[in-house]
Formats: sequence, C-alpha cells, structure tokens
Amino acid sequence: MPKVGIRDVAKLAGVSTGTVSRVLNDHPSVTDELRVRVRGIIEQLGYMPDPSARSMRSKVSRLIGIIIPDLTNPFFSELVQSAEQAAARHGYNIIVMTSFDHADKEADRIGQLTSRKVDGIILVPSNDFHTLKLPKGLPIVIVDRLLPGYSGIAANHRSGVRLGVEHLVKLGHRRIGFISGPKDSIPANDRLKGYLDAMEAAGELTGGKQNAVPLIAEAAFDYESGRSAGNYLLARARHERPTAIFASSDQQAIGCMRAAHDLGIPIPAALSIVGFDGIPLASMTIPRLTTVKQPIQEIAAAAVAVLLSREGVTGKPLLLSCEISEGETTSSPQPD
Amino acid sequence: MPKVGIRDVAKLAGVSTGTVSRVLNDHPSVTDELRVRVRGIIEQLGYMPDPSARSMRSKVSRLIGIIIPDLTNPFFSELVQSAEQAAARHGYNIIVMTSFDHADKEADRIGQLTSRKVDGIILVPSNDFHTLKLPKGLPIVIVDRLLPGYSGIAANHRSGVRLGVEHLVKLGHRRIGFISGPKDSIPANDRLKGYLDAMEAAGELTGGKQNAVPLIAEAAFDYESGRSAGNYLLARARHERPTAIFASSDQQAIGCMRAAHDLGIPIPAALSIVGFDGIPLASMTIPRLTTVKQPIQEIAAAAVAVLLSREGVTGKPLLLSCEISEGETTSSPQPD
DNA sequence: TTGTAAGCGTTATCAG
DNA sequence: CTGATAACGCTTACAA
Repeated sequence: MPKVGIRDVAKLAGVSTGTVSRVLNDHPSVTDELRVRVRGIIEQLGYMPDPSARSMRSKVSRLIGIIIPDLTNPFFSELVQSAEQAAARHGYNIIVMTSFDHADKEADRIGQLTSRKVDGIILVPSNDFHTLKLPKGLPIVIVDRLLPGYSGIAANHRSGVRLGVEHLVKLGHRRIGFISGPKDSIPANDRLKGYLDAMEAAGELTGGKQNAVPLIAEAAFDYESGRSAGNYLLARARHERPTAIFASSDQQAIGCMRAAHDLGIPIPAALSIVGFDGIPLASMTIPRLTTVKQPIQEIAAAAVAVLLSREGVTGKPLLLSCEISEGETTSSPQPD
Repeated sequence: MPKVGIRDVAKLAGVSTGTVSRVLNDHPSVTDELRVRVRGIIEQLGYMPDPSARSMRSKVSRLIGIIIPDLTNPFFSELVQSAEQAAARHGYNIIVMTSFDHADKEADRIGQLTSRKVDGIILVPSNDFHTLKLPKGLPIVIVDRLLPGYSGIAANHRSGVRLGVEHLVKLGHRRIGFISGPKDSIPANDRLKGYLDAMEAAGELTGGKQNAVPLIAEAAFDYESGRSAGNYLLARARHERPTAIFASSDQQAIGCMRAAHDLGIPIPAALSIVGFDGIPLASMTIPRLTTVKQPIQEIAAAAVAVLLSREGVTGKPLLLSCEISEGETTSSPQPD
C-alpha cells in the first residue's frame, strides 16, 4: 500500500496539487464547492500531509521547544503540561528538554532546538546562568525566572509573597520568619523583597530589635534545605522564635513543617507556616499547607500565545498575579 | 546574512555536496583527510543541516513521541525525564503528549505523532483503553501499563509487591491489609496478585477467617482514595484491624498515613505502611515512607533502546525488577 | 573514493 | 479562482 500523497488527492478530486494545498492551508481563494470536495477526498483517502516537506517549503514546523531545569520539580512539570495543552489548541506540539540548571547544557539545548527549526522556544533559564546567546530570528520567551535586561513572563513573586506575609500579619503575627531561596537566584530575591515590603508595611522593620534576632534564613528551594532552615529559625527560646514562617517554596515549607514537628512545635497552634508555589503536594500534607499559588496555566498559555504571535516578548516583563490558597497551617498566634 | 546551506560548505571545502552529506552522515567511504577538512568548514561556517529536508529524503526524523496519561503524576514525569535523557544520548529528541487517560485523546495523539513521522512512540496506555490501533510501520513500545496481547516494558509489579508484603511478613505481621488499584487497571491487578502470592506463601490465605474481615480495599491510585481506603480498613476494633497495610501506590500510602493519623493510630508503632512506586515524595513524608521502588530510569532506557533498534518489542513483555526502599513507616507489630 | 543529478512532498509564483 | 511548474535543502543511486 503505497502512501497517499497530495497528488493522489489532486488526481482523484480532479484538481491540481496547488488547489489541494490551498485547501489544506485554508487559503481564502478557494470555492466552497471545491473545498468541500477536496476535503472529502482527503478524508476518504486518509491523506496526511508530510510535515517535513511542508516545513521545508513553508519554514514553519509547528513545533515549539521548552527547556526547563528539572522535570521532576512539580512546578515545572505542571508548566510543561500546561504548555502542551495550550500549544495543542493551536495545532502545535512540544519538544521538552532538561537543562539540569547547567548553563552549558542549556546552551546546547538551545542549539539543538534552533537546528530543529522549532517555531519558538520557552525557556526557564538555568540558575548558574550568565549570558544568554539568543539565536536571533527565533522567538524565545523567558519564563518564571526572569533575567534582568530580558523580558519574559512570570508570576509576580514579589507581590505574591507580600500577599502571603500580609495574610500572616492580618492573623496577628509579628515575629514572622522568612526562609529565602539561594541568594543568586532572581526569583528568590524577588520573593525576599516581597517579604521585606510586607514587614515594612507592618512596621516590623523599623526597630532595631530585628537585628538581634535574625528572622531570615537562606536556603536552597528543596525539602532538606527547608528543614535545616526551619531548625535554625526555630531552635531558640519561645519568646524569641517566630510565631510564623513564610517559606519561599512549598518544598521548603514542608521541610520546615518537619523541623517543627521534630522540635515538638505544633502547627498551627504554636507556629503558622505559609509556602509558595501551590504545587499539588501542598494539599497532601498533614495539616494541609497554606500557600501562595502561582498561575501556572496562565503563564504557560501566555508564553505560547506570545510565541505564536511571532513577536517574542515586546517590552517589559509580563507579571501575572498569585493568589493565596488557604490550608490548615495558619492561625492566629498563641499569646506568649 | 543568508543562511548557510550544504553547498556553501561544499564550495568552500572544494568538494561536492554529496561528499559533505556523506561526512554529515558518517558514511565510511570518505577519506579521513576530507572528513577533517569538511568538518572544519562546517564548524567555521556554523552550518546546521535542515532537519526537515533531511528527514524528507531519509525518512528519519530523530524524533520520538511519548504519550502519558498525566505529566503531573511524578512517576510519569520522571519517566519522561529519563526517556529524554536516554534519547538525547542517541541524538534523539522527545515530543511529549498527555492523554489524560482518555482513549480517544490517546488515539488522536497517536495520529498526530504518526503524521509527524516520528521514528517511534513510547506509550503509557490510557486506562479506559480498549483496542489499540497501531499504525504499522511505526515502532511503538507500550510501557508501564502492559496490555494483554501486546508486548512491552514495565516493572514487575507482581513480584515487586510480593517483595514489599514479604518484608512486612518478615517483620512479624500477619493481618496485612491491601489497598488495591482500580479493578479495571492491569497493573492494579498485577499488584493484587503479588499481594495474594505473598499472603498465600505466608499461610494467611488458607483459613476462612479472612472472609469475615476483608483486608482488601479497592481504590483509585490517588491520595484521597488512599485516605478513604485507609479509613475503611482501619475503622474497626483493634484486634480486627490490620497491623500493616500495603498500598498500591505511594500516593495511596500517603493518604492512608493521613487516615491513620486522623484516627490517632501511630505509625509505625501501631501500624506499618508500605507504598509502591518510589516517587521522590515518599522520602518527604513524616515519617518517611517505606516503599517498593520501580526502576524508572531502566524502563525508559530500555524503551528508547527498543525503539532505536527499530524492531518494536519482539516477543514477551520485558519485566524489570523492583527493589525495596526502607523508610520509617515499618516496624514489628505491637503485641495485641 | 568522489561527483553528478534525480528526486523526496509541499508550497509559492506566475500565468491563464 | 485555478493550474502548471519551479524551488526548498538534502540524500542517494549511479557514474566516473
């Protein structure tokens, strides 16, 4: 069974290959009658245009690449899934690649995608990342970890964290600890700023007392780091230790929950905890984690939309807002 | 800057396009001297062969598709990541697609990949899946959820579960409950068989007493279902309820942990729990979950290898063995 | 071993 | 609006 090509369709429909092609591409200048007839034949023959031949002529591959640091990270896997969905709605498919937060691997992946002639790239830049050598002519949109000087799409981490900390303030907390991300990470710094914003607004940053009892612990975004950061913040006399902790990631928050648990500190009775990200896992902890949820689907959809508009991101970064997802790890503080 | 093509390379190297092509494809019949020279020019010009043109002639796209039910499931995201790694080692890239456990979506995805002319498909069949219409000529390898009548690659769920249950038996448990997967799921049934194997070997299946107190609860694989199944198994008088529970997934196990927690049953003091899968989350619970770990990387690597051998899976399913990952949710049972 | 040239299956240009 | 026909960039017999 010889595979059916565009001329088989043309022959059977009694038209030229050109017409068939035009039908295929929804070119306006085709009679409705012809369009219908050709479509019928296509159906009947089960004809499928060859994407290679197509892309060779038209310079469009209907393929978009996405490069993320680690697919095992639930935030990124949801991002990829959402991107796949969004792309599919436009007839596009997704090639995934992992950079493992390695700048040279990332460069290599970008090269691969470029030579693959994808129509665009969604990039979550690796952390140890310095200069981005962008193949010009290829639309690329930076996502989640915005780079200074580049535009892109991300959640508004700063205002999101502020939202979360303000939630704690509203509950009556004053000694609010903060588990920060790695200091060389852009989003980590944005989140830190959000914390400082909220603390300042609450009047907790003016006095000198904070200096005596540091409430900020730096840590990687993972579970174990969150745990040790939590230990650090909590291993002090009761009247000195924070009554609430905001963690820069849900994984940190969960690690911190464990630290509190190990220290015999009940949650939320003696300690409120808020995380950041809104990964599915957050609703599976005991008790359920209160967290600031990133609009992952919206980010992915926006990224795809930008790529398909073939403009790259135009001006400034596009920041989407987070919302708080209330769990069971927050309550008003106990009286001392 | 006009893009550089194969003839630019040929011209500058003073050879024919044919020779350049042969160098590109590591064709053996090229002088080392020429090979080196051409490679040099290629480098110098930054030439990248156009994959569309290439694939159009050669019928090879160096693309492989992978269809999974849900990328949000950590098991599958790790599978995809491993597959991407394995494929990359062979110069292949991966197109991901999600079926959401929907048979017709799955069929559609297979169609898309077929028309994309991928070189092979890795498929985790959707659950409500009946007949698989395989485009012949396109190598496809079924993974994880083996279909009766088809060959494929998966962990040996049956022996894996048996391993886990035997572990509990060795610790001294006799009333071992089992949270099963959905009854229409192949792997769920395999796992159930593993449980029955082990229980029979332990002499716990011969008496009639099991009938009076059913120790098996059917549930979906997710967290919430595991929780209600756990509630069902544990909501009885102490001397009747299981001293240990084996759950068919880690998520179920974690749900079950929550159920036990809510009932005031301490783990592992009054209840041992073992999960199945070995997802990263398993080591993040309090206490850390003991689980049977599937060899995900090996599965992915084997799947890619099979595809690249262009044979499809030849004979019987290939079953890889699991290993137990000891956490803190298992101990010897308390005396009644 | 290397060069020559004929396509691969579409799309796009240009007449009609 | 539709039909010829020339590319597109590369691989691969076939010849030399």
